[in-house]
Amino acid sequence: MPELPEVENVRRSLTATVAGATIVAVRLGAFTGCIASPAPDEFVARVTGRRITGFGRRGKYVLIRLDSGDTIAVHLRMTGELTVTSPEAPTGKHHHLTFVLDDGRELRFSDTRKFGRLMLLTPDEAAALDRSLGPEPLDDALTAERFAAMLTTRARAIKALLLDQTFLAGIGNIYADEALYAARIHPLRPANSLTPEEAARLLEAIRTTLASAIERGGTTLRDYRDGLGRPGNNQHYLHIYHLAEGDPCPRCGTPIARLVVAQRGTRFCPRCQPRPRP
DNA sequence: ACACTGCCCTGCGAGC
DNA sequence: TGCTCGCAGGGCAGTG
Repeated sequence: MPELPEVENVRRSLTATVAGATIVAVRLGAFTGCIASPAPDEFVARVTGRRITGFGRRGKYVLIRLDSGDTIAVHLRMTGELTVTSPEAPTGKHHHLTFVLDDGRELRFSDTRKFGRLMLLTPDEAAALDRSLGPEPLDDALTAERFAAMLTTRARAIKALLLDQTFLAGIGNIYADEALYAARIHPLRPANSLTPEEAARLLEAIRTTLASAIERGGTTLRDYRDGLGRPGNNQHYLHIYHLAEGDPCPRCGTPIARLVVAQRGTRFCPRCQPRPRP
């Protein structure tokens, strides 16, 4: 499931190989619903002939910048893939959209579960998307003091808050569990119950977890591939997300527990991450 | 502000 | 071997 580190690797791999290319044609598959907005014919018309000036990322969105000033925002959700290929590369049955590039290569969007979406945004719309998301966890502007202050007004379970993209952008289920485990904080702790020290520890854990996952190419549990079709390596370095209920905690050997927080399966160590005080 | 449900969708593994 | 069934999950709309 592409979260911030995976999307960042897609961005980097495409920047290195596709930036500067011109989209000479757009081909749609049967599932045109992958284009969230505008209507598919307008999407095609406004994208065709445009040069890709670069690739950005905001939270879990890949941002394809066009020389028209428009931005294609791509959300991969669970199984979406954005990969550059030769035109001869076989087309899978879950392949929904192709940007044909001026050098003959193709930038393809595929998505097994059809949850992923593309949006073509004007500069104003792109700014609105940016404002709708919380801060970037790796941005230096997000200091420990500011993060702690953000928590003090929130009574929700800390894990639910970490998954809320309007609070903090880019964290999904994998890295929420990993960061809380690293920071030794129980996922159900009310956010405003964290001490400033715990908040600082959590932010540091989030950053370390995300940064190392980026350096390892992201986490490939099943589907994730970068812009060149390469899987990541971080799945070999997970501490808790991949464990089953009852498996020993890698730190203390206590059986790992499981619960559901914000509709998401959640693993934690009952000893390392003690329950919230009543 | 927050919790909860249901929806979108497919592949996979468990159980029979 | 082949079937059914439940689960997985990000975001969003709708309800309370």
